[in-house]
Amino acid sequence: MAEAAGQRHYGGHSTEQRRLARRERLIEAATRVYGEVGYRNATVKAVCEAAGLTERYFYESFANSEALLIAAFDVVSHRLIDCLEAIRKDHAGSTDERGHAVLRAYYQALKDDPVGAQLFVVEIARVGPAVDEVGAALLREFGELLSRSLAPEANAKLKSTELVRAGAVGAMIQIAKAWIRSGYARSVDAVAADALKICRVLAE
Amino acid sequence: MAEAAGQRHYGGHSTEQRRLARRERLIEAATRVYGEVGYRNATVKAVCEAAGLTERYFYESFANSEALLIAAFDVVSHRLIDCLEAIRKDHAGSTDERGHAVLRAYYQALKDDPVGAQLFVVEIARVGPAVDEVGAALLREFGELLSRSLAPEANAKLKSTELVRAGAVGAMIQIAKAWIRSGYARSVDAVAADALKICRVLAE
DNA sequence: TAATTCTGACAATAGCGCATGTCAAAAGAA
DNA sequence: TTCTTTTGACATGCGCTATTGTCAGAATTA
Repeated sequence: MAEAAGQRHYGGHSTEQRRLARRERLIEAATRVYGEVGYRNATVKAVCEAAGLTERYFYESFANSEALLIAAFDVVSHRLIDCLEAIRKDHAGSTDERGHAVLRAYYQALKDDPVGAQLFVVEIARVGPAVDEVGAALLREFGELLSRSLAPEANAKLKSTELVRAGAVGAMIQIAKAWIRSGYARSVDAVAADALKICRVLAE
Repeated sequence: MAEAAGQRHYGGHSTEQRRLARRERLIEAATRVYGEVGYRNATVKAVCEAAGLTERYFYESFANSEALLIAAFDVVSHRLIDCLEAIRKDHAGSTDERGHAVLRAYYQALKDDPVGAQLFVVEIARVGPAVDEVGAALLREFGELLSRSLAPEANAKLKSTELVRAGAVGAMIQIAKAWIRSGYARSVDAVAADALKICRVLAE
């Protein structure tokens, strides 16, 4: 019984490589579909079609549609965080300028990718407790990033309390929601400046 | 054909009075059920049972379950706003003290009524575009209330921009979420003080 | 070429919840 | 009392979606 087999290369890729490729295609399609029609209206079928795959491959990589949402959210948000972190690290100016640069990059990213923004800012809140955990953890990361951006000394211990940081992140996101709702009426710089007014509290 | 009739008093109440009474029972039951199991998991059936009514009476007063959520949200939130507005109006101290008093009342209310808080703070975001409109309008009211509370002159023109007010409200709510998630770990005063740090931006 | 593994299209099942309909019994009116 | 309105319990239809299963054909290996 040749069992350990089950391995065959297709298109030059192993079974696992093919599975991961399909997984990525699903995640990519999911961010698009969720951002467009909303998570609650998106069916598994629709996501699979958008990915050019059938439902069978969905259940190959994800237990259910919530798991896919979490995965997609994770990918999108960490891509964003990494980008902001790079900006923070490389910025040479004053803390205030640095804070503005990071916030500006955040809002610019939302404007550049409205679909991802919709997913990141709006849809994620729509799901349920399981996702709230993921979301809360991410917001903490965001808060720490903001705090580092605005703290006078880069490596100093974080000064503000957890709740204040949470508040700053909440403000940032609520501003994003209002801005998105307005159809991106004001300029990125103006929005970032307003957000900075609030986030300066982290510098004290 | 005696048609204009259809009116008969039961228990000393007219048809319309009875209908309104049922409507209120449904709203009251809905705040409870939605707050407990979450809007998405709450079925029409469950709400009706909690109200001691059958589904028929649900559709007598509401087109669908979203309409009930909106109605419930409206009742709960305006009850809260009215309360905060009264505190703001009657407060004699400095603007800073007044701001603290209003915020304190807000968080105290959430702590006193965890079920309503869950509905007000968390569940409302879970629904969909139609409700977002209602939510956004209410958040604006909240922002104006906050702005009035913290503005040096009571009747002065609102100074901060719409986005900054939105941010302040977002911060207030995000702080509430984090606080609720922590199981109300810190004292109401401490939470209000943290929120005030951020909301002071409205006073400038 | 022959055998095996992988793939995509589609069918079938099962479950859930909304919305509406039926019906007998209770409550008031005449 | 007799008739009408209202009520509550229950049932039914309907649509929608997740999830599993089937199967023939394409791709790859030996």
